[in-house]
Amino acid sequence: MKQKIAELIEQAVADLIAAGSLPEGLKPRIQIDNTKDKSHGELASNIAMMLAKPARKSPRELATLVVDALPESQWVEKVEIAGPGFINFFLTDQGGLQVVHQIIEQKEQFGRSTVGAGAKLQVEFVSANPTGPLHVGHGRGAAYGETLSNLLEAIGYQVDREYYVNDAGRQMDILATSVWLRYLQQSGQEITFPSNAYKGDYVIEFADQLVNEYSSKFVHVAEDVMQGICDDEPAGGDKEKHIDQLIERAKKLLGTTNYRTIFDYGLDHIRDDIKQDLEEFGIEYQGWFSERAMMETGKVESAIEQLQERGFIYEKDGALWFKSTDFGDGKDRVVQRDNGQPTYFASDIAYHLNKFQRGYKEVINIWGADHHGYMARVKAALKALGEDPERLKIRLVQFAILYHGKERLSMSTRSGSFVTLRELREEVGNDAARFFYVTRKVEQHMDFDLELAKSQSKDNPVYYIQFAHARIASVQKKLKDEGLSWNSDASQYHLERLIEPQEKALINKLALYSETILKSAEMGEPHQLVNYLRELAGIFHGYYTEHKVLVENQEIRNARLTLYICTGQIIHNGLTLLGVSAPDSM
RNA sequence: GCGCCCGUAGCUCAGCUGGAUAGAGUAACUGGCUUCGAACCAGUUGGUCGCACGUUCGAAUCGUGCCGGGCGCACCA
Repeated sequence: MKQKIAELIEQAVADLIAAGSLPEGLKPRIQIDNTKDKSHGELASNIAMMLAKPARKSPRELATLVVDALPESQWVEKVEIAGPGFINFFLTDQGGLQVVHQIIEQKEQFGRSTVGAGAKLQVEFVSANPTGPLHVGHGRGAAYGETLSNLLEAIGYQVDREYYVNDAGRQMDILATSVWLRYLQQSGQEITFPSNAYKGDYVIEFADQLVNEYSSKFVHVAEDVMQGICDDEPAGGDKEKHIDQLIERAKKLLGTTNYRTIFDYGLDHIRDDIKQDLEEFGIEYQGWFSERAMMETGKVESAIEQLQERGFIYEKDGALWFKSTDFGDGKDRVVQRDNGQPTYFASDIAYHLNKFQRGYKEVINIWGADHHGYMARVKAALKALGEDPERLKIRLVQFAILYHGKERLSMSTRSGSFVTLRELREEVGNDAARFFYVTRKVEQHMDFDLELAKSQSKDNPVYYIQFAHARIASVQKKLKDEGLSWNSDASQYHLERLIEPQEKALINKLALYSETILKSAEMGEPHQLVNYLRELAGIFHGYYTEHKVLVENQEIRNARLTLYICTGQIIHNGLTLLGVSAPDSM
């Protein structure tokens, strides 16, 4: 509809120029806004104010000219000039009612579009290290990534969701060693658990299972394990050195095969647990990309070599450095340590190069806010490799700060004292959790009070929207119970009987659904859809209490039922994109 | 010190890429179920949009500088 109005204005301006009323060469950007206040009509344009200066006329005078030159249209009831020079458009009922027919015809498909033209996109999200279960901080990235993917699919893109599994590197070694040390403790060895190891209960569970499954196969006496290891931090030593030496000791005493067994035991269980957790949260990935597998095929070395061939690698202090400062990064970065090991950053370069080579139109990364320092260097590397860094879109998700009443909770995986995503889901339910996470825009820091989420779960806005859907379903059930039915013949809707202000408001809101989806998807802002649904539900609830649907008059009844069905359909469609259920009863 | 994000009602947050009188939820108060589900509705109270300049017809929105909060600035992942 905005498009149609814009065309009318364009035509009017062109005619005025041709008639000499306006100077040549004006190329206005025509802007049409939805009005906030219905006394201003449905749509408004600021064109007269925009052109006032170049045309050397007052805005109101100009507005009069434009309005007089507007072609007739079946969609426009009347046009008014208001305020400093706004042109307000009041639409005909016929224009607004179109949407009702479209919703009934298209059902679940309504609101979807093809602007993406089937282009392939990749969205990578969560990608938490498999060193422990997901906590509530990861939940935000999970809910956001999935919802964004849904929205992008809704506007016609083909989306691959991917999880990058950091299953190589020091953190994983620390995990494997943690499991082994717990295993030794369970086997009766006197060992002080390192301050820097993973202390979560799940590590002890793995140890128990290993004892059951492998008995004493991996046991070494405490003296052999601890001999010559430097002091841990509580004893006045260095905790990093302490754990590193223990890792080396584990590898040496266990040998490659046994070490790998323990390593994989932890990795596989945690990865499977994460996978299941996310599936229960309504998220299914198209790909789980293993860093270790990538390294084993030599892609990391190859990426470094490519940078080398292009002359962006130099050696200093025995390490290999990438000249990222040539591409706008703040300092050069090490890609290979002096001990010959590639850095995490090197893996990242190889991984992103690999993504780019898979033919995506755009690659979208959803990162925690703590990773923002990596944006510059990853883009620098892609540029150095001859790729267009603009194809990489990075969205930073701010942390959710957890409170238990007034008390602020820690979210460290290492300390083991975190609230898991699974616990949250069990406490507040998947629907409320999914909804709550995307209610605020991602750049916004979020306070998450668990106490509130639990005790006031009935006040959660998700129920407000779901309730509207349930009410609609309930009315339809009642209709059937009374032996009546909705006449689905379009010629019998009797939409002309919809004359109440709430009915007009509802139709108006329904007409905005499609553009809300488009905007939410393109801007990556699911919260816009959330706000829309809340407003829609609000208008509906007001309407519901004010006017009965199941009235005697058949025509009015059928008209209102039609509107109800449309509203229910839109709530269903919207909630589905958010990964939230639309129940018929609650 | 440098970089990114954020300061809007007592609290949690919107504000549709610069528009008309800055809005919801929550909390407080008032009223509404013999009527399709009261997890609801109607109303009242509540604001120096962090501060100061600037850009223009017009700024919560854009620019600069301060103030305050969060997060980064490794041969860690």
